[in-house]
Amino acid sequence: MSLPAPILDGLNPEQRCAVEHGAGPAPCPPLLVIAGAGSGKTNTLAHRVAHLVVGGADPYRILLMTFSRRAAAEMTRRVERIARKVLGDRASALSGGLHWAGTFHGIGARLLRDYAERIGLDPGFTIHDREDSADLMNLVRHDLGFSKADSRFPAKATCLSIYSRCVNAGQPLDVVLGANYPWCAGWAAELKQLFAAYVEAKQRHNVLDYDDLLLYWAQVMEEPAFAEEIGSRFDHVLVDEYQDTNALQARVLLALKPNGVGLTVVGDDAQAIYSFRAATVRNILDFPKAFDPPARVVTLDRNYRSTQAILSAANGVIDLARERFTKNLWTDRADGARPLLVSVRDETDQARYIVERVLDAREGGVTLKQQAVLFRTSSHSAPLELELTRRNIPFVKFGGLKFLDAAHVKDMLALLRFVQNPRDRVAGFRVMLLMQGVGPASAQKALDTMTAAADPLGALTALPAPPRAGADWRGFVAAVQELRSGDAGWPAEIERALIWYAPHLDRIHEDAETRKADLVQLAQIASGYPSRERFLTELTLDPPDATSDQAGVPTLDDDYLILSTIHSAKGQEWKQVFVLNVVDGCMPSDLGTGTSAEIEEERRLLYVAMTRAKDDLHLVVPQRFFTHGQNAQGDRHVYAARTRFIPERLLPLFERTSWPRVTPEAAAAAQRGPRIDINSRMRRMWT
DNA sequence: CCCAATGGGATTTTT
DNA sequence: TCCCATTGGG
Repeated sequence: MSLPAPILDGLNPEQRCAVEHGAGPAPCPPLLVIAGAGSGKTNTLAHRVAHLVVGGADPYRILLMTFSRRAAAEMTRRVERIARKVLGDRASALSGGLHWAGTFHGIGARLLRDYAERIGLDPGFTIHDREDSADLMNLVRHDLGFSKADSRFPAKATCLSIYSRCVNAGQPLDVVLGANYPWCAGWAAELKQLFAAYVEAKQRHNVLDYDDLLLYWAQVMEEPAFAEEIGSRFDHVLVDEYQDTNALQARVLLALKPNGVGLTVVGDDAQAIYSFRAATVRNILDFPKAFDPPARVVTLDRNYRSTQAILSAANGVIDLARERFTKNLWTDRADGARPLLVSVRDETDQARYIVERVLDAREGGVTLKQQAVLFRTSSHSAPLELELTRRNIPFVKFGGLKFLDAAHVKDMLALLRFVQNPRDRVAGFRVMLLMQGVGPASAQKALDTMTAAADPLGALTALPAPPRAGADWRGFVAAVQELRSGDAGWPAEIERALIWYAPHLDRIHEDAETRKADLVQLAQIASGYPSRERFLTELTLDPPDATSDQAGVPTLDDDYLILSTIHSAKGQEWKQVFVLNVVDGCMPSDLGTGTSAEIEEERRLLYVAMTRAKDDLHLVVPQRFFTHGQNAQGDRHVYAARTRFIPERLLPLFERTSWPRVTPEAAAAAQRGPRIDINSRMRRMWT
């Protein structure tokens, strides 16, 4: 059985090709789908999965790897909807959604817990996020004496980035240092020593970092018996956003399906924007010839999202790239105005311009949710956030600082993680330092004793309280024991943890009350997970990625404007899109413009931003930037130039305007009439 | 051994 | 501006 004609008829011939590829009883050969922006990629992939399921594939034996869990959830929903249309009640096999859908890291974590015993891993391992990993790196760096004042040893985050790139790109340290961190090349020997110690520390503490989830998985797959066993759990493996995977992920994938049978990967090299994470476009380019016969390639270049005017401009930008592999996008939406290239005086005017246009559009029937503001760097939206708050316009921001980064949330999570895995030193350290009278030395000593003991928690109980932390310490030990016993049950145990934490929160933070609201929200999130372990794992791998001006994310039926980094906007679309700071120094960011490869990635970033727009696109170019690091009265500023990605010869593709529109009459009127000095009146009120 | 104050330095994008 | 490391008083 396959998808019935009415459903397939909704697809264009190329999409249909991708959906129906390999149908029938014979083994399904590998498939690569090159899917341009807005070409119905998600829809096609969903139809393909539905087609497989309807054709008899076991949903429990389909592995779908996406870039984020949000994408995975969206995909499962669509697959379910299509399958239900065809199968009706018989779609109940899918009622639990796709069983194996998630990110590479998430799937890795699940498999590693499954196989933990057999590969010598304590199944109670906890997962360190980026910041925890950096903290551990710092600890080790300190132990090795590399943090001495006279030596400018790389910062903890830099060390971690170097380590991470070695692992993800599968390259030796000196290659990575030479190509990506030339200023650290003199430290090669020390870094090697540091990384060795870091790996040992992770094992002692029973923790894995993000990279380990892939690295351990890849290592397991090196063992033929395991590779065979794990590979044969899945009949079909589908990977979305393949251009943003790295060498390590490709290794895992090819080990799962060495002959490519049952393998489908989808991606677009023009949208590769994650090379800072060691993603390489080689994965997608080399995919076909990794197999014999080579994988089938299907290209989707018809765009269903944007007007031709927007596409022409976006094509113009990407055409100037040094290498191009895919074709230009086309559409039959011939209507629409050229994208606007708007010149404004500074970031304040930029914010005002956007607010005005957003409200105009809403008057015209476009809801806030159908509009988005995109930017290269999270901090670029600060002036806009201010203006939106001032004008009472609700918004939700994706990317940048996260809910989980707030100190009080991390404190709570550290406590839970310490309970889950008493050998997790970073967590233990953080929690212990919350108590008055407990400093680095006492915590160090307690944790050393625990690490050495066979029963860490028993050792903790037996430990004498640090001299100046008597009652606090005993309360802490009691809380840990109670939580560990699991008597309260999940998620009630969050309340128990809060009872211990609340007094510390009150003492440490002035604004304890606002922060408590966050913790209530944390409890809310916790109730969505079946256990402490699942909560911790999935929260680390998939943190809630939005922050908003209100406490918590607004409910679904509220209307709000979307603010997002370009990276977080991947795969999404809006009717009206604004791109902030389309100037050299922001796009490309002047931080990462060392090599031409980095510049090319910045160009693709602008391309990704532009292709999010369906009807209206505004690229805003502030003429003037106030520099940071000065007081509020300071007016040190720099003049910025339009981004180099839109040179003179592309200008005909855009409509150029400036804002505010100042008519000569209005300018003259502003100069006439009486004047008063309100400020001095205000000051006199108090004298 | 703990903690608050002081001074110097850095500063993207995310699983 | 915020984050880190050091320092000196308890």
